[in-house]
Amino acid sequence: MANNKQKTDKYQRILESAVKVFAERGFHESTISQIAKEAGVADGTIYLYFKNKEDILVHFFNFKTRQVFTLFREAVNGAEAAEGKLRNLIHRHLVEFQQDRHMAILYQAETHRTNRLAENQIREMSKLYLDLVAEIVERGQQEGAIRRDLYVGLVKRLIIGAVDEVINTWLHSDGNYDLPSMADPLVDLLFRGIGIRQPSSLA
Amino acid sequence: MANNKQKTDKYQRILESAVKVFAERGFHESTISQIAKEAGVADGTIYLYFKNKEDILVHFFNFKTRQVFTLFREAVNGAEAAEGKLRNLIHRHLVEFQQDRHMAILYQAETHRTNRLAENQIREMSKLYLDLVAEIVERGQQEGAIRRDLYVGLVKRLIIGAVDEVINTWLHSDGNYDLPSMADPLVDLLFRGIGIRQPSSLA
Amino acid sequence: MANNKQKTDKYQRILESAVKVFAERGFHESTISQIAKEAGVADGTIYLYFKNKEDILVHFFNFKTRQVFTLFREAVNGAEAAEGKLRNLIHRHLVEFQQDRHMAILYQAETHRTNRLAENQIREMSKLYLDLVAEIVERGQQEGAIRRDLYVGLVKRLIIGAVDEVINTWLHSDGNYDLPSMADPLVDLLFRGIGIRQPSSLA
Amino acid sequence: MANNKQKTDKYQRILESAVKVFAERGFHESTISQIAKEAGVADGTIYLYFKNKEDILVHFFNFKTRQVFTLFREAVNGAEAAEGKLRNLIHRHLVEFQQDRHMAILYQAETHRTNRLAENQIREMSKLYLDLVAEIVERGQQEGAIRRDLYVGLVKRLIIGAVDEVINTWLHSDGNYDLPSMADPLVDLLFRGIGIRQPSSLA
DNA sequence: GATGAATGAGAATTCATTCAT
DNA sequence: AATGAATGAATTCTCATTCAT
Repeated sequence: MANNKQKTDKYQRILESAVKVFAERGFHESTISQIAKEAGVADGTIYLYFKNKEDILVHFFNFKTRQVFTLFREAVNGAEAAEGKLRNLIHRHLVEFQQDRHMAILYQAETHRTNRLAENQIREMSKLYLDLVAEIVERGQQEGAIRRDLYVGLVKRLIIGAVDEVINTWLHSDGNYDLPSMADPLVDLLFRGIGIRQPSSLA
Repeated sequence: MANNKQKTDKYQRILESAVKVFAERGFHESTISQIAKEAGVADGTIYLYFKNKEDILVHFFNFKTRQVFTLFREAVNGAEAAEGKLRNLIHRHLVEFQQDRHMAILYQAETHRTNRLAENQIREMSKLYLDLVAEIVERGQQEGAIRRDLYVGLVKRLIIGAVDEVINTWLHSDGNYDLPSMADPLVDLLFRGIGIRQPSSLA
Repeated sequence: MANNKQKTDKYQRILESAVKVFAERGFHESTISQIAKEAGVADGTIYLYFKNKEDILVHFFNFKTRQVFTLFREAVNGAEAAEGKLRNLIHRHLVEFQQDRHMAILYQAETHRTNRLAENQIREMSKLYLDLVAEIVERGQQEGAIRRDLYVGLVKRLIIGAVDEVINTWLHSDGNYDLPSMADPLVDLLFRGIGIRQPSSLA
Repeated sequence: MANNKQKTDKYQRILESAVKVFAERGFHESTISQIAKEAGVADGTIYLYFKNKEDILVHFFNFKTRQVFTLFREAVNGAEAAEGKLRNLIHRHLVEFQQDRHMAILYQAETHRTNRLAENQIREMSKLYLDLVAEIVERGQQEGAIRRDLYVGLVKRLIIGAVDEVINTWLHSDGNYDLPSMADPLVDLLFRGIGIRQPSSLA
């Protein structure tokens, strides 16, 4: 068991080191040696835990998918109404990505490539997120909080795009302001829009 | 003159071939030989027009920045009111990116990397876009079409993020549906939001 | 220990192969592949032991500087009087350079270039030699064997130049005559000069 | 004729530019483009006057051989006695090499390489010099100024080596002192040697 | 003669992956 | 399991030389 734990430890250490190195330099600019050094193991050891360099990325997205989406699911479940669910989801998203900058960087880079490296894992991850959003929208429509005349596919893109861009801007800014504090104004914008309501139309 | 034209031709040919190859395989997976072959020139010829591999990307962003943003500016100027301006901008954006898929792919990939290759060029390009959006928002606020209680920085991210994600989804979808047709519903979403207006608040 | 020895062996093997190839073809005409082939290793292996091609030359001069100058120092110490010291030094010099023709060729070539490759190492090596000669001259002047009306800097050049040229001529001659046998007549020439003593001046 | 002169002019310009560039950077580090730029002609033009890069060096040594050795011959003829002849030769040598630093650098570099580029030309040049020295020695022996118990081959090396080393030291020194002023003390050293004459032997 | 754009062979160097220890 | 030395394929970039204009 101690052995088993050690094994897992080394796997985790390599995985985290790789993510750190990938985030700092980019996947292709990173070398196995750098990862090995960061993890404090020999180059060859990495191949005992991962098939090859790309496999590390696959494992990373697999691992993070599970871990983060469990949290996202919890966040959505933590509120009854659609707006609360969306607020919780986005807030949790921003919290997690702020906490793990390396993950945020890798996620941004790989989800916006066309010939993705961990294509399957990313597709699955995206699907999970899209499903969460779809669920919220549907719920909101049932409870009368969200318009029924919406193309849901577009709503998803609006939400995901806005959140991604908030994170992207944060990653490229020097002053590290507090990311999760953007959740509330963002949800407000998503629900209310940027336009002024025209009372005349209600007359 | 024929000489001059040929020179320009070869520069253009290499640039376009490079963008094509970069878009198909990613920058680092692309080789100079592939680009040369695609352009129908010798490997060495590329170095007569570009300092090195990365320089091609820099030239590409420089060239496209000028070309595309002239069009974006025209689009914004093509309408009086803020909503029209935004609609025109987004529509033009989607039209241009649909027309040049290679550009769209490169743009998506490079604007979401942290250690960007053509950093300066991308920053400049982003700035131009952000300024256009800021201008629209300001105009909208003056004419009473856009809320005054907005954090403009966040509005920019909402808009840009949504447009980017619409493009990103299109790039990753197989069936190539018509991208510019997303402009209208997207602008509607941005202005009206996803939420239902609550008449009770007007009582 | 066997491991350690092998490591040293490979380093030595590459170094010696490189010197051989450099001597045969010149530094710039030599390729890493030729050196690797000569040493019986893969091209990449060379970079495990040397930073780059020039670094091999630096290591060579560093290594030889130490080894050869220890011998030169011993030779100088092996005689009491200045003439004996000089004879020993030159003899040892010729012996060593005859024994290691590759070294002799590299030394000749690099010490007479203006934009030297292993500049620092060569400067240091030259300094050591010049110091040895200066020491001999000073000693000779004290014991009354060497003229006091000499510009020592010039004496050094006379000696070093003569020795170098003797070696240079040997390197460019086909028939490999015995180099060290030139030591005695050379020292005689250096001490007595080529001119005939004029008794009239003693009258 | 004007045409002919122009041709010669361009030939000369390229030759001198090449020597300058070779001296500054070394033969292999110099490019045809650099030489062409320095000469103010197109790259291709060089191949109208020279077979290839190495051929420039061949022409240089051929040209300089003739030019310089005419001067050396004159210098030797300018004195009656051997010592005067040697003094004149060395003085002229130092004057010429000081005046044309580029030539001096190239000469030093190429005469001390084993796989020389302009081998034949250098051999011829060396032979001419050696013959001059041999002539002086022979003359000196006839007139009773130079010892008869000398191995003339070694005397040549002593003289040439000393002169070369004086030049070499000058080339590698920063402060550009006056080179020809070394001629007199050098000739004195060569004739009288560094040793003190022992009157006892005359008793 | 003169040009200089184009060529493509060739070289240095890197690095993912393997495998003997 | 762990190591890290060794490999060699692959890539970028340079530059002597050619040749159409």
